[in-house]
Amino acid sequence: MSEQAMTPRSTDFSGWYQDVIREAELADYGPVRGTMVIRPYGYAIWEHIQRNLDRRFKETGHVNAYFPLFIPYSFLQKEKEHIEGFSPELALVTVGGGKELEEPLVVRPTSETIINYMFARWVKSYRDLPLLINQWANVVRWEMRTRPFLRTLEFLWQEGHTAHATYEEAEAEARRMIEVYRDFAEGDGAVPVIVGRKSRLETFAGAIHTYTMEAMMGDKRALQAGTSHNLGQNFAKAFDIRYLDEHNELQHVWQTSWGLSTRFVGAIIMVHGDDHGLRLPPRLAPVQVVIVPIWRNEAQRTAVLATVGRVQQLLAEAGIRVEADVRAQHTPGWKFNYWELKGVPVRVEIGPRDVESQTVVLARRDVPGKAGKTTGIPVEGVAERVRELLAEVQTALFEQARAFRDAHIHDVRSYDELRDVVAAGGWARGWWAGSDDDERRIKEETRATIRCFPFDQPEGDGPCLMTGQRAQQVAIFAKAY
RNA sequence: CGGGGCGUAGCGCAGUCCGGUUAGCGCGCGUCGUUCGGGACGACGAGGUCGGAGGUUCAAAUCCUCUCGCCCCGACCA
Repeated sequence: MSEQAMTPRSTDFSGWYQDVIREAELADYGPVRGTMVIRPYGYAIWEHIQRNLDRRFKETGHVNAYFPLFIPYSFLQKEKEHIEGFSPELALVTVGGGKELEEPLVVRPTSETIINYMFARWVKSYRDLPLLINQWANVVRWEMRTRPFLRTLEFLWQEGHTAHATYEEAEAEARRMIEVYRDFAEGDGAVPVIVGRKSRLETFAGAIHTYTMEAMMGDKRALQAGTSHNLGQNFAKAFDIRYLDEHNELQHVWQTSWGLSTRFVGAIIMVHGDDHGLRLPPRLAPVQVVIVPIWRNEAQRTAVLATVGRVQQLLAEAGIRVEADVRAQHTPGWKFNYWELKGVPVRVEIGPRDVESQTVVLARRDVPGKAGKTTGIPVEGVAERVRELLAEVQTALFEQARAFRDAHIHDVRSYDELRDVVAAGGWARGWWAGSDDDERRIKEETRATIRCFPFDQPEGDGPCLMTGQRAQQVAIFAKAY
């Protein structure tokens, strides 16, 4: 690790982002352009994301399965919009075992086609529905411009795929899952999100509705942090997924798909990080508490390490993820900086003075310097106090991010106002009844897109900021990753 | 794919314009000693086909040609 080598967040956000990833050892570049190695510390964050999402999926009745990486090319061609949306970024396998393949295989960019091919074999009766399946997998999309965690040629995600008897059930499922994502993002990630529906232009290739949660990064750009699609009967018709209803009539199923990826790690970095590095929400932090011992001589070292061991035991028994940094080759000050860079939410300092009084010093990562320190916490009460502090940090990170976001969302009544807000980096919210072409024009001229029509809408209606016509809903415009 | 930048030790870089002993510096790494309440210090040490291939030259990290790759900014996208 280089010394104070991190680019300040305010001067160069993109440079800072890459520095955090490197210095906190979250990821490294792979040998192939656009690929990324997720290092153990970064992967541990992903594992906590997985654990928390998976629990929610199971609680809502879903089960996990696994489908093949290779998909016959013809499968993708079955749904017209789907292939149009994905063909520019497909990776194809044309040779296998030294022989030219009769039909190229697609390395899955998403699994609707292969999963629905299987669904068609599995679904026969209304009694087989709903079918609620999730898979944890890697997918490949040959993107032009890549960025660690946010956009790489290969990424990890989960993709839920469901089949239902009615439109209403599918719609309810799509909405339920975007709310599951919201609950996870805000509750565990401390990432405040705006949930809503995508415009027609931004709707997933092959879906009839796409729901999204949009988060504001530290540079005020938007990040689509998770999506849920109502696929209607598009794939059901393309793959002939039909069931016999209770009146003995054949019906096509109604479907959803929904996904959240390792991109969310990028969101955590960009929402919470500061000039000292990463700041992890306690509920997703691989290490929630680090203990840093302080000593001057051998006698002190022995005494301090005994107390360190005791505190570590108390915290571990309380179910807190704790690590003691007992390395002799680094000074306490070095360790403070190291673990701050890694984003560990709470630090316990234990030195000779603490041993004598049988207390410890607590420092919270979200409040820098001395202001974040509390001294004189009794050893025997440390677990309870740390648990409270972790909860406080979790809340504080969320509130901070929400205040930042809300301060940068502005209501606009005209295109000029929208332009000003977007140029200043903020999000613009305004009544919208424009056409696809109006939306494209805004994108070309301002580089901002409609992030969503939020579920949370104001009362009544208003004049469209672009056309002046009566608009039924407000849209949020922002530059996005 | 367009514009820009860069490939020299594990990492970050200097040296390249203007060719010249043995290719340097900082960090990191190893050993030993002193240190340790906000990124300690000393001594010694290990580590390089200068991205690759041709060419020019008495002599190439440096000049020429070709090539490969990466990063950043755009268009496209989770």
